[in-house]
Amino acid sequence: MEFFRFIVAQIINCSPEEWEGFAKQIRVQEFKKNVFLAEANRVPDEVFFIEKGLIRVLINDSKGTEQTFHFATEGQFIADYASYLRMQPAHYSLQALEDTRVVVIPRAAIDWGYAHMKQGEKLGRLVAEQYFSYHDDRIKQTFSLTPKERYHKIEEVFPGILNRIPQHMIASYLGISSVHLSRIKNQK
Amino acid sequence: MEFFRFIVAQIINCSPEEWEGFAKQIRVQEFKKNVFLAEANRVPDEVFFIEKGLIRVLINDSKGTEQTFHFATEGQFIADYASYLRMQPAHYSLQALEDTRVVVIPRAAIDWGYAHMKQGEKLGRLVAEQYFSYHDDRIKQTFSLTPKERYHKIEEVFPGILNRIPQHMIASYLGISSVHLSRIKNQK
DNA sequence: TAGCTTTCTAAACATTTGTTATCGTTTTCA
DNA sequence: TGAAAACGATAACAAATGTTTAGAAAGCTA
Repeated sequence: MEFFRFIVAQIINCSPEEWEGFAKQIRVQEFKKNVFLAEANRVPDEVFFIEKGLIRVLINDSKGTEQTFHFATEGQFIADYASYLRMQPAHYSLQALEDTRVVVIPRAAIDWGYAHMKQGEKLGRLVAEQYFSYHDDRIKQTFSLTPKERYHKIEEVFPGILNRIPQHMIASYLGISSVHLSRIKNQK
Repeated sequence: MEFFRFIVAQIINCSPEEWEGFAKQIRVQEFKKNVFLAEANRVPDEVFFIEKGLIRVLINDSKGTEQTFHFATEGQFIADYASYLRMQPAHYSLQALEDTRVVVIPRAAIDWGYAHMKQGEKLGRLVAEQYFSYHDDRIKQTFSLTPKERYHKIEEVFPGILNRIPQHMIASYLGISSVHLSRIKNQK
């Protein structure tokens, strides 16, 4: 939990009393490799903070194929946040790709933070802004770069990812087939 | 300005005194059709709220071609928000596609709101969350739908848009060529 | 109104990307 | 440890999408 405390302290001022009240409502949980932290079609009621490990966010397309939507690693928050906000059934599932330790932050804790922590709203704002900016970059890249160019930039966004996960997940993250990714890699 | 006041009041509680202090720092501005409200490569220092009209957000890809990234209409906030947040040169330009009236909200006003309005941070959070959710839907659709399916859903996101703007802008918003969009339309 | 520009469609052809199948290698796990 | 599964590369072919060009209709402007 110290890592999480450290990150929060980097974003906002949070008194020991505030932290104590908040920390009572959250918990640490471990997930083995390949286990799902959250599944599509359920209303998400918590946000995760990754202390260790690697999570992928996946969605089933209209043909029923699993598409990798996103990766998240140490120090990041992760959830089907849009569905969380709207209190609607999730479209995404979250899966641990390695043994992973997360802080589980239930909705009640988040709402408590907004109501009782001086900079709670600010924390929420900054996290949303950061997450938004990531998404914005993502869309921007799909507009302005070819799959090949995107592949060569992926390490900038997720350092070390190429050695941590299988290629077909990279391919679907890039929006292409794994065969095509294989081709791209061998084009020099 | 009343429309803007009305929308803000729908999102947060804002006392007359707070509004007065805030309103002093913002202004209304009109832009003729085809005029640019903001240009790429400049650090954005304001956010716009659209009271009337239609704005497109565009980006130049690596070949120098204009790509339509986004549309925004009455009642929405618009900016190259990621660049605004990072105080970095914008990647997007904003262009009025019709005669448009906006409320110009400078960075100073926004920061003033965070510092002096009780629910200022909350407003910022909710706007960021909303904008994030829109982006999330957008990426989700590009993953799970074909261009044809996306075309048929565009009116859900931007009601009436198909009759307001030329087809090549729709095409680049969908990520396809205008010729291909023409094909799709005539497939029944 | 006349002329110029933009817009949309269409056809032909080129390029990109997907699909399927195969094969050798690596990883997993019972 | 050994069998099964997953993985990555490759080839052949198919489908989707882009590019170029042309022409007719619509819109804009002097």
